[in-house]
Amino acid sequence: MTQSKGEPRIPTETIKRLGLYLRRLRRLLTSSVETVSSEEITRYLDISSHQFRKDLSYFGPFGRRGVGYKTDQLIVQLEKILGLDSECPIALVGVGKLGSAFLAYTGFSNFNIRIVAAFDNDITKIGKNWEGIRIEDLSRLETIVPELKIKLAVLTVPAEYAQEVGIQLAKSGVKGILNFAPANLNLPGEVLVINVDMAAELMALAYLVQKLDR
Amino acid sequence: MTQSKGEPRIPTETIKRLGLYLRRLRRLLTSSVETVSSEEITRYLDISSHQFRKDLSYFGPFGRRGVGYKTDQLIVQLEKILGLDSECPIALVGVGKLGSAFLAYTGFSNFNIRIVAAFDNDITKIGKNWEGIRIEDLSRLETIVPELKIKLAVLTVPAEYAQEVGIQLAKSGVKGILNFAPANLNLPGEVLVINVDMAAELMALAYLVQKLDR
DNA sequence: TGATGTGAATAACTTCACAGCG
DNA sequence: CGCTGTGAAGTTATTCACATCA
Repeated sequence: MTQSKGEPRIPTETIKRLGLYLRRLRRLLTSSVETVSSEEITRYLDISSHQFRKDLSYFGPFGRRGVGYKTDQLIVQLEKILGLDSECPIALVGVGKLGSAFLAYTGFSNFNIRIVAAFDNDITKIGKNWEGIRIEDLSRLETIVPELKIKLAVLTVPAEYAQEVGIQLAKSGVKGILNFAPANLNLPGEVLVINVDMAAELMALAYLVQKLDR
Repeated sequence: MTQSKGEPRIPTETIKRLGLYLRRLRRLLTSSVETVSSEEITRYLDISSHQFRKDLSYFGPFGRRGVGYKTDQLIVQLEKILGLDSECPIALVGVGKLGSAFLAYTGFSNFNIRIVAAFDNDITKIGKNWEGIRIEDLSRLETIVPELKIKLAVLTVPAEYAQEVGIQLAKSGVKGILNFAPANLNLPGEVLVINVDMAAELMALAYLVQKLDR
């Protein structure tokens, strides 16, 4: 995929950091901090203030030189950039242990991200309410997802079902999938997949730690 | 931190990919594939064969030119590199929904990674068995972890406890932490932290998807 | 001949240094 | 004067091209 010359390419890592900034800013706002410097925002984030300012610079100038940033304004701007200024409905597929953890997770609600539909193929779960969400039959996915205009999904099914469900999601108009199954999705069209591979992360950690003490 | 001139620096991304290769190779071995090419290994992985060979090259030559790699041998080599040739005991702290999902996750067992201790501060959980692991009182962490010589931990506690528990883990000799709490850990000594931030991933996905359709 | 292994070229990302501006 | 914003420099990672060897 080529890039037209005028547009500045924005690192994916930058995008991920925007979320961290947003969370931090919310906390600062809760503490009634009305104006912040790049130093202050990044203080507990393991990110340099340089990096923060560089990240923002891809989207435009937001601060006042010599002063800093207005906390509430910057929050609004970041939300807009991330597309979280209006509520973002998401679907969850696979209500096993990990899926349940997701349903219960409160960390999204602050960010206009809400799970509005959950699916499973386990008859004993279908029709029940978990965390206020009714579990639907997987076979109804292709009806419900377009109806609710859902564009994002979290995939927490066993690896062997991941591809199949991925296809169903793609057919239903989903454009982005956060995939927790240790399986690679091969999907038609412009569907973006972010893989979170917990085993791979642990293995990497094992290596890095082992290397520390030579 | 400077690097002595002779050693080749190994990208962290390379390390994470080693785990993916290992999983794929196991699957191939299960399918009785005895010899594989770099093409075949990376086929469903969204990784180029170039990348695979480059990744391996940091650690030495493992294949036969014109032929490929012996599946079983390469598995052994990768395990050795990752430090997973002997069993790697890990501790889990925080047996909430996400922690429980981890305990139940079978994806590690193939990789010599095993959760051997779980901790929580919820009296109703302590002493009970979950997935064959006895839940211990958080206050016993600093006794049990050194006893079992545990070097890696998974942190699935609420954000407000993360720092505190991180300190306890560091004191107990843990050298690497896979942190799921949306909080930054500030730890003494040489403790490596890998953060998995599910909300940040979702936010990044929201951005990327929104950008697709201009 | 066929697939690996790797230096060199390219691309991507981060850090720096300082100009710009309130 | 202080902190932001950003081009440029530096670093890190990926892709390429081909020498290499069974």
